[in-house]
Amino acid sequence: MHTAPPPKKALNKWLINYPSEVGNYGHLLLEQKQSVDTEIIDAMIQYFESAHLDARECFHKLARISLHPDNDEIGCIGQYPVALPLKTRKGLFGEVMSGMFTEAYKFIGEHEWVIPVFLFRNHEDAGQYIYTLNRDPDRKREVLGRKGDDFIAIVVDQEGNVNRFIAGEAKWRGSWTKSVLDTVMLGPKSGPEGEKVHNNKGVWHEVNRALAVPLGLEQLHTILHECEPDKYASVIASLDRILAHRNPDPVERTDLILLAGGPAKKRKKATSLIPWKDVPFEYEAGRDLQIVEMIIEDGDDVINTIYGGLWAKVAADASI
DNA sequence: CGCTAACGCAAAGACCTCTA
DNA sequence: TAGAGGTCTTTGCGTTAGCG
Repeated sequence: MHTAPPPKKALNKWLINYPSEVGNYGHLLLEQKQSVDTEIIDAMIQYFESAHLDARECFHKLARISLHPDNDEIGCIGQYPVALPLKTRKGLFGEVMSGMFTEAYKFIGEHEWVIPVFLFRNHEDAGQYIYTLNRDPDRKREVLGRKGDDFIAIVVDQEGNVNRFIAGEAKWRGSWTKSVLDTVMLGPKSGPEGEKVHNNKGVWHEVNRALAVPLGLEQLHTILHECEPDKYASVIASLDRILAHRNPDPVERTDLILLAGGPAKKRKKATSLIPWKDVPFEYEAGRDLQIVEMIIEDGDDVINTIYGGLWAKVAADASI
């Protein structure tokens, strides 16, 4: 289960925030104030360990890796998520940051978002990769990204009913130029030479046609049922009613889009990629929409430093 | 009928070219 | 000439068609 509070102090030191709100559209621009230092990294690591803990236990169990951190047998080679390639880490990074921002900042509607657990254990390909790597250290390969909804948080009312959830789509790019943005949001260009157009297979399309009740809620239900049936009894019961085929309980959906990565070379401070003064015209779903843009320098280093540091302390302490 | 080569698709970085 | 835009390349999976 995910238990660490969002590292608000470290976020505040690291990032400056420009929030805005129009109707049911919220926009939050986060920009680097300073490069990361050990204080910020340490705080991030604590949160990331909490976010990945459930999946780590799952995958290590699957691969029969000893849970003792001082195990330096072959089993230690493929630890989750340290052993994953950079591209995969970027995907995970976006999801964890989605969760962290959801918990740390005011989003559209000012709801109290709860993240009982991150759904990384459903990242089947990562599980397979860790399993294989532990039996054959040469089997390094790419890991497929996660399909579908990236991350889920819920709102729980006084009676313990789930009445709203937020589903996030996170994208990482090294340099957010206009053409990169268009390709991500509207899809890659295709068509005959000279008259190529965006093919509408981008994030807007995905968000517009997203399910009212996504698979992530089912996955969340499954994990809670398995790991914390008592603590989350009312939430589990509520999710059951929401997921029912016949006469399901209603639930509201908030869409979250996180664009994270490096700035374009000519970017001016405090400028956003997506307009914030009005709901973007490409958004057709009509639900609550929250967009977060996170613009940082040296993103690759930050990601590698965080992921390189996960559970490193535990291992170091154990070997003393 | 099952295997395999070939093609298609996707993500993301590298690389090339055009322009203010 | 730096930077943006666009295309190419790389890596790997999925699907399909052809062949023994």
